[in-house]
Amino acid sequence: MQAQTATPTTKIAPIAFGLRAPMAPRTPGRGPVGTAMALAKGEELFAEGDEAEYFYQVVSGAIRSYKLLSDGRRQIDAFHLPGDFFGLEAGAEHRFSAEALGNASVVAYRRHRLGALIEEDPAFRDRIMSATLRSLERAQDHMLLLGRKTAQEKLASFLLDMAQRISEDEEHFELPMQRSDIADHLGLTIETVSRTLTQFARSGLIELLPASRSIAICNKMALRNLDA
Amino acid sequence: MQAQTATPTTKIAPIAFGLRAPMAPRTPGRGPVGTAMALAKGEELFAEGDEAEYFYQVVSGAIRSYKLLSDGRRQIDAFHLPGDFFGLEAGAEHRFSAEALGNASVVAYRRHRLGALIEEDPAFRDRIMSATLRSLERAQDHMLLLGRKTAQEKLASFLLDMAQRISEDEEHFELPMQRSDIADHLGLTIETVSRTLTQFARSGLIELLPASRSIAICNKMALRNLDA
DNA sequence: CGCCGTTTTGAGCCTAGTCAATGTACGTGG
DNA sequence: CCACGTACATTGACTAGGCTCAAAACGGCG
Repeated sequence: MQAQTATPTTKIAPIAFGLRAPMAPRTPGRGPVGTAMALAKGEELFAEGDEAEYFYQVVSGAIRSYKLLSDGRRQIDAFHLPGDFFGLEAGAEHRFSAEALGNASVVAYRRHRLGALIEEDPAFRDRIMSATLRSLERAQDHMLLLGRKTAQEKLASFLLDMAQRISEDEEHFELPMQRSDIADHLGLTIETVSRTLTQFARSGLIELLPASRSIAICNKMALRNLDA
Repeated sequence: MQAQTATPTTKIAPIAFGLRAPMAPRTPGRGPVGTAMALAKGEELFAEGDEAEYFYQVVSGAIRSYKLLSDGRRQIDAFHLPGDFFGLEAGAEHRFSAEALGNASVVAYRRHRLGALIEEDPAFRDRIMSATLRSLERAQDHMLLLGRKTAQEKLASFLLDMAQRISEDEEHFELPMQRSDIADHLGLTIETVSRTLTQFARSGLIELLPASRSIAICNKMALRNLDA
């Protein structure tokens, strides 16, 4: 929107960061020194504890990032969709693991170049900063969901959120993840997810095609009410 | 630590942000244009939906930040202790409410000055960025707790975390919040918090003085094991 | 066609929630 | 000084929402 032309540092007050930046994903291989990568279904980008050498931006497909407890219980803290940044850490190690949900592509940025990128390109810095703040906001909303919502409310929130993020008309869309991913994201079991979805379908709130990754939202109002 | 003297923009590569910054709270009224504020017990700093004119750093005491559902269910997403930043938003509005747990004091920074502060003072920028990333990490850990841990595990995590954050010897400390705050932080009820703590006490894991805000950790190992 | 990964459905159980009462600390005013 | 009120914490009895275990249905694909 504003001038992307230079003449930067002190005068121009480059759109106080904290404003929502546009976030168009860059074409792979271009932009401030990112490297394009293609990922196969289920492929792991990094694991918890790995050295955080890169951070990433999704170009196509979807990524799940998650943590595990010692006995295998899993919490998926976010699904990352095109445009989203993820994997940027305060410390030296990744604090969660990341895998492609299906085939996907991302741009990888070297973390140690971050300081330089930020000096060179205030717009990039603002994008990173607001992306980070937005992740934090999403995390905060999600804590409310995990700590205080019922199974029905969790699924209503989830469906509305996905509709908004991946559907053009916000009514019909294809879920990029399977039931167990949804369960591990919402703090439920796969059985409860399944049962609740069928229950929604029976009540006419949504339509589940038998193929069953596709969702049609029939009664958005009712879902909103459920969402509390 | 490093030069606070100028000569900035392009050359100096000011400690690749993402490194843990020292975070000593500034003396009120000083630092990059912060304003000191004293808060009485229970006093509200801002509410969800308020215009995000300021963001804050705790100097003394403790702050709870939380969200509410329409029917009053509450999720406390964090307790902020001395040194912590909070209340910085990507959008124009605060996305959660914040109140003092007891008497407390904070430094308020004008959000619209943030852009300028960041230009002027790379060290300040790095502190803000790593504080934000650290909040995100805490939020991610907390999502795992909320979504996948049992009541016992939640309380074990909580006690170990508080011990580390507020106790010098990591064994004896006074909780700055009441049971209902703990419950709303861990996604439990006050009764479950109470029952689980007495159960810990009976098993000799902790000691609860009858005055009862004070905790002594007797068997840290056992708590760690419980924590999963 | 038959296998395999995934989803759905069913039956029973358990953890944590609900409702209710009692206990304890503390401050205020008679 | 003590009676009372208020706020917070503990304990108990019962309930229920979501989990576990188990089996069946479905769809894609070799």
